[in-house]
Formats: sequence, C-alpha cells, structure tokens
Amino acid sequence: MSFTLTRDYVKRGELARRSGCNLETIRYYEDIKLMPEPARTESGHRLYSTDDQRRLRFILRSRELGFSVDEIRSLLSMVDSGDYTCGEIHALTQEHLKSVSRKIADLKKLQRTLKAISDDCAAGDEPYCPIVETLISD
Amino acid sequence: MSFTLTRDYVKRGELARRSGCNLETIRYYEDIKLMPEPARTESGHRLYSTDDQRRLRFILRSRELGFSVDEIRSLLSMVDSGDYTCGEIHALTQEHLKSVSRKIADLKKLQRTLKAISDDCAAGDEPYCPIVETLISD
DNA sequence: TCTTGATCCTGTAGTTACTACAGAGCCTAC
DNA sequence: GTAGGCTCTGTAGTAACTACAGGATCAAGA
Repeated sequence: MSFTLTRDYVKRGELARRSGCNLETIRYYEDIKLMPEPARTESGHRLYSTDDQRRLRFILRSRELGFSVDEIRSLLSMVDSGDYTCGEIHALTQEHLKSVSRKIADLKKLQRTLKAISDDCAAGDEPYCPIVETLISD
Repeated sequence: MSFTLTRDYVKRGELARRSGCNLETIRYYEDIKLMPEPARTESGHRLYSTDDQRRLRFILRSRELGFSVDEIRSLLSMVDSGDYTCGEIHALTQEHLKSVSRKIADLKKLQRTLKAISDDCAAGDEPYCPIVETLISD
C-alpha cells in the first residue's frame, strides 16, 4: 500500500522536476482549473497521480504548440467528456494555425518596415539619424 | 492670448482623436513617464502643447514598429538629451530587428509542427484523433 | 530524540501594455 | 439654469505566469 503510494503519487516538487514545469505554475493551473484539485496527505501536501501527470504533460505540450489556456480548456473538456470527433479537434488546430500564420505575416511586415528605415541610416557618429526623423516627422 | 491657447493646446479627448490613441492610454503614458506632466487649466484639465503632440506621435509610431516601452524610453532619453549618434540609434534598431526575426523563426517552427500533426489527422467523425494522441502520449 | 535544511503550504504582488470602469467635478450650448 | 458631454481620480481587469514572505512539515543525520 505504501509501496503503491510512493510509486504512483508524487508531490509538487517532484512533479515539477519530472515535467519540467515551474513549481508555481502547477498551482496556477490548479487555480484556473486546468488541473483538478489533487489528493492530499493528512497534513495537506498535494499528491499527484499518474493521471495528473499525464494531464499536466498534455497541458505543457499544448502550450508549447502555442495553444492558449482557453483553447486548452476546450481541448481538455472534449477529451475529458470523450465526446469529440477528429474533425472538431482538427478545426480547433486549424484555427490556431491561422492565428499563428497571421502573427507571422504581421511580424514580417514589421521586419520589412524596420529594415527599410534602418537601411536609410548610415550608423555613423553624427547626432542626426534618419530613423529618429521618421519617428518624429509630421 | 486666448486665441493662441486654443490653437496650440488641446485637451485629452482632442489629443486622442487627433493621434488615434486611446484616451486612457495617454494618461497611462503619463503615469509611466513616457509623456511629461502636461499643463493644466485652473480646474485641472490637461492641456497638451504641440510638443506634447509630437512626442505622443513619436511614441505611437515606435509602438507600431514593435518597440517596447523600455526601448522607447531609451530612444526618447537619447533624443531628449540630444546626446546620441546615428550609430547608437541604429544599434537599438538592429537589436529590435533581431528579436523580431527570432519571433518569426519561433513561430515558423511552431507552424511546421502544427501542420505536421494536423496533417496526420483525417478530420473525420470518429472519436479518435491523432492530434490528441500526440498530446497525450508518453 | 533533536535538529537542520529541504520541501511544502497559503496568500499576495509583480510582470507587459494597456483598457475599462465608477463616481465625481467641469464646461458649454440651448 | 440645466442637460449632456467632457474630464478628473483611483482602481481593477486582461494573459499566463513567476516570485516572494512567513509559516508548517518532512526526512535524514548526530
């Protein structure tokens, strides 16, 4: 019994180490209800099951893929209820992909503009700079 | 005298309209000391000079170019003191360009990964999805 | 058994760059 | 003079964490 416990349940610090997640972030995910309230020892220390560990991994991977907390909430509620189709998940992913592509496009535009004004600048020692002029001018 | 005043000084709402900046954001820029404390009417309403208007335009353009508030603070303090060289401004811009390029690279990597896992998915009606499997798996 | 250092608990505040109120007090045109 | 717009202040909310402070608990060695 005790053997099973030590094998299957870990405290927050150990979960953090295993998952690579910041210690405080784990509690944060509990606060915002991405993670369920875990079991506790008699003195109140949190005990995470292997299910909890899997769930945290799911969350962290989704974050790495740039999904927002709200999107992850949607994903998790679908997976939790078991009531989802491949098509629904695909749609959510495609939406996310679109927003990533939009961000890339925006940043590229920015990059072009920055390069353009930067190219006007000789980067010399004079106290006059065309970049500043661009920012100041009417 | 009164003519000069109405021509050169505007209240916050008018400055917001002219600049396209949100009303509250103007006060925020004052709070964080990007904008100086403006003149006031006797009853306490803010009066912005043409200098103030120029400065706000500088700030807004810099933000459009993706410069952070801290970077703008640097730019402004250089311009304010008049003690800057073209090279220094250029360096700051290049640093910013680098960070933009990094963000683009990161997002592109994300995009590739998302496309890859999304392509595995048939988007059908089955309650099984390879995307979910990727997120869950050990 | 005692102690000490590591770990854990809670609650709260800070980060970035705003934005949105609420509840006052002005200001102006009719 | 009054109605409705504007402006004032202070404060709280947004996203997704991260970092304390001050105290309790745990585990291992003397």
